[in-house]
Amino acid sequence: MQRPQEAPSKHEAVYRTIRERILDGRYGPGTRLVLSAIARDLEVSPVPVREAIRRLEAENLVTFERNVGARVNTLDDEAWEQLVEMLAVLDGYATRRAQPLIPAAAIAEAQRLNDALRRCADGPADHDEVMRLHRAFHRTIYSHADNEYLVESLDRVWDRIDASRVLVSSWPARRLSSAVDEHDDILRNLRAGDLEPAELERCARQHNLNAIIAIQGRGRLG
Amino acid sequence: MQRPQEAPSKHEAVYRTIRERILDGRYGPGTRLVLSAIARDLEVSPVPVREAIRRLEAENLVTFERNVGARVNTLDDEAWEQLVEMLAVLDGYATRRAQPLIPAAAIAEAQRLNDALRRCADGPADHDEVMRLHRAFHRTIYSHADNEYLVESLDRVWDRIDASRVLVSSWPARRLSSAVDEHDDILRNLRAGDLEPAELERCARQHNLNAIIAIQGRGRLG
DNA sequence: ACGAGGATAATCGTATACGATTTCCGGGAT
DNA sequence: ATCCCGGAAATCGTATACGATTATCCTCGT
Repeated sequence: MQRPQEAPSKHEAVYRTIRERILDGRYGPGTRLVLSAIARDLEVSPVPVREAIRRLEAENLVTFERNVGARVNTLDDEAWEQLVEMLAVLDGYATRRAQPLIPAAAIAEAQRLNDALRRCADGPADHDEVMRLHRAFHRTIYSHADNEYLVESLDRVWDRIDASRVLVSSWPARRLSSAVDEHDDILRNLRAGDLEPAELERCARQHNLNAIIAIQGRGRLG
Repeated sequence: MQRPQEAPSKHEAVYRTIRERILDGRYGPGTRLVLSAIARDLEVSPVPVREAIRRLEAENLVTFERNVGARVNTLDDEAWEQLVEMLAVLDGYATRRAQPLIPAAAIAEAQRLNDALRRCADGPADHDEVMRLHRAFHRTIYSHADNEYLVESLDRVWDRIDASRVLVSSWPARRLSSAVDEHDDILRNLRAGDLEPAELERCARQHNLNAIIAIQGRGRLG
């Protein structure tokens, strides 16, 4: 049988809609998500909305308080730092594991993204674009690590960072151009393939940790 | 006002009950979770049960198929390997970060757990007990890493491994005694504190990767 | 005996209804 | 003017109801 439309269930549609709105900032951190209001807005009953929000809760994108309701999570400085530290560990390892597998075309694509990022550094500040390019750069690499669960975890961490809308917008001006240089470095090492795997991992990890250091000025991580 | 009982919501109670049953094996891998049956069993309506299962789905403990229902996830060999690889990366880093923070009492507790594990290795096989002790050993250490999100992620990975009921039961006989020795090694390094942090991390990571190598005999990880 | 087709049962998906809890706001006492 | 209290409005939590989809099994034709 030809599946007629493969209509997603309503709860799935609601889930995707809300999630998208959180990630792109329409529902910013702290926004209250009122079940009945969303249900009216999306023209469904409150039941599938509740299911959608439960899933978002389990992904740490929203917090649901009993008899009070859901709101989009806000990351304080400490939580943000911990999240990026986690990102550094996973991305570093994924980069290491991707090295022997990544095709030349993907490295070229990453180079293209980094070049676009460099042009951003010169031109006027466009945080959303920088965010998009930076995330895309890393994903182009780590997606070639042969571990689905690792890749998925990285995607989720990035989702939370996107939702918090904080990473790039609080970078000191010169952090971006340093980051671009570090990216070039990583690409060079990926291409050459003559570096110790452990050293490549250390290099990628440190690049991510630098994002914390740039903001906090503290050096306790490493 | 004194909160009378702080009764958890039904959906929360259902969530905890199902989760517990999955983790301790009463709902083994592949078990179908029928909404109405669970609702009858726990004496609630199907609505809170659906919410509970959505959360479990988002935690990767169950898979929910449209118009078909939920079943407890089964890990094939590849997924299991990827999960343990992830565990190795996170646990290794968490151990490194715990080293300067962990109190002597916690190290002593971990030693006690490892000694109990050694006694298991001599006596008759009791997989559940070995599993419990092994997980407790690692948690005693990594819980002192100063990164809540990292610790939570490790707990979740262990939950999935517990639910899959596969780690210890398929270890070759002598793997356990090697693991016990490696644990001693980690504790020694934690106490001494004279090892390079990076070296401690490598050591803890390798210990976890050895669990994969022991089962698969392949050496592609490292 | 075996496979195709259809009736029947089991189960899911969502809407609606309503009681329970919390939040908000205004009036009265100090 | 300020604080406390009570009631109304908003919102959540869960039960029930029922149509939609899928699975099961029996019957019939070959």
